[in-house]
Amino acid sequence: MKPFFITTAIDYTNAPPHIGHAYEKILADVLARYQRLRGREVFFLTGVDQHGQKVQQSAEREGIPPQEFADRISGTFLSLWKTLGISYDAWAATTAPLHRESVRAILSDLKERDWLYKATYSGHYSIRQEQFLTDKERGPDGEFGPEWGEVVLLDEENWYFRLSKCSEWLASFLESHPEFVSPGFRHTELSNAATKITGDLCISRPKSRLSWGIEFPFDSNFVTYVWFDALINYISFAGYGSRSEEGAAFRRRWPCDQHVIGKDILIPAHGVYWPCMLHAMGFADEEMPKLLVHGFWSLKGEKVSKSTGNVVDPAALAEIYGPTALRYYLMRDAVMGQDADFSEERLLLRHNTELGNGLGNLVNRTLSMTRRYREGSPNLVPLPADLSAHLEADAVTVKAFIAEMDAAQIHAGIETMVELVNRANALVDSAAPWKLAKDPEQADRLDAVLATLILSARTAATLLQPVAPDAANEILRQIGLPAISLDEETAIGTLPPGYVCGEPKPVFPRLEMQETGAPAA
RNA sequence: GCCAGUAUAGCUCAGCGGUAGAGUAGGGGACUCAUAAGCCCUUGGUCGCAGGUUCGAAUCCUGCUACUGGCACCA
Repeated sequence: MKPFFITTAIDYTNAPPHIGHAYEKILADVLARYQRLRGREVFFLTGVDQHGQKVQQSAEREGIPPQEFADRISGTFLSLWKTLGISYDAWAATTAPLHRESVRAILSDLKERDWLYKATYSGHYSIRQEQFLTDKERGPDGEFGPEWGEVVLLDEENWYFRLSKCSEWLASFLESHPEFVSPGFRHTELSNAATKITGDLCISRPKSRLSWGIEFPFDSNFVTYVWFDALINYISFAGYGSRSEEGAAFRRRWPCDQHVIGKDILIPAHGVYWPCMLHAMGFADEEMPKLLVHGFWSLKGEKVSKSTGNVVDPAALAEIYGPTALRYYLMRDAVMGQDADFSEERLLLRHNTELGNGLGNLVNRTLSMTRRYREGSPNLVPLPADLSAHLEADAVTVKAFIAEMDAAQIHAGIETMVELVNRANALVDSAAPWKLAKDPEQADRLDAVLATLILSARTAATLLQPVAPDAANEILRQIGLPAISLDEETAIGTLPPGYVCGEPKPVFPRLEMQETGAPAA
């Protein structure tokens, strides 16, 4: 089976990460870890977009080379991914020589096959902002405002990609491949919008205006502009065009199973430019990747923006509440594709009720009773009907979990885990081991109940593993059993001979509200 | 302007033609293995508004309102 290939958007190294960056990487990480749990080989690619005008300008302001500036910001991302446990297999930094050569080779190839041409654009140009202005920048009076400074009419040569040549192909591709974008409503949105995107795509900037980019191989006066540089990371870092082993690896990996992206870069970048670029490069329709589009996080109903200062710092949250609580909350509270509202109250609520009171307490009480009544080692006895029915229900839950996770419905997958935990906690109370322990005639029943609870707790920890790997592994360590296997028909299993459980220790200590330093709204 | 979507209990959401649901928060109870956790019971909604179709509508249709997103426009 081909490896599961998943990517995230690469983040722009002009400013440090915010909660949205963290959400997207955690989302991709959970899906990657889930696939590994299923026994599938995974190639998880994430990274940073280091080129561009803003990086160049920010570096100039500080009087340092752009690479140094980009590397410093990249470091804040790398450090956050480490804290959050993002298990990527490859790191795409767009200033890497490998990527540069890949972009240049693709440009040369496209030019040779007449997909690129040079043309002159004339328009209004702001000298202060160093950019062409469109009608969007005109004020209500039809004039360009004072924020643009001196505006002149300017002619400029640039390289263009024949996007218009793809419009018919794209329309029919979208029509015949409704699975290209999920959730479905985003695909509809793209299909409706794609027909309105006309004209060719300008893919260069003259070096006189922008030097911080990848130079054109056949025209050294120009560098590659944004999307033609950034989008190619998805294949360049996966081995595309390589003559070494990586080239073979690419042919196994491609097409990408999930480009995880935010709703802001679906149209036109990933929904129009990217498939058209791949089409031009010669990829067949069956070799097109799939897009998974997530929503945004708001804060108290307000759009998160630097100008209003309501930025949530994921590094601070991870520091205060820990990566487990943060990962769990972000995955639990956001419905795939929908926007969600961030609140620390809900973060604490989800952690303390579902993880602490639910799963954590189940593990704690189960191990505690096993040690108290059986010195950690229940006798292996056949399970009576009610208890085998309980484990059978767990197996059904696991199947439901698999269905939800395969559909990238992480919030729903987590919910099935919670249901399993609730059922186990109810069993503790109905079976009342503390009563069984007082009655020697109920010794077998007590053994069977403890074994059932241990197996249920182990299954719950397994289902939690993609979302909260550290916590799940700690639970499994305390239980003293490995995760169940999700690769074939689910087996809930039995206790192995000689089984002894470990010592319980709260895995999800109750969290209290802390001062995060975030501005009050 | 065009195209989508959302509006259901204080909060987060499910239901999508057949007597309003879950979790959480609030109230009560029995228990004691456990992270003052867990279990059982329970309060709480004229399902955005107005019409229509139907024996019957959160559920289908039309209009309206509010909010969200995309595209186009912004002369």
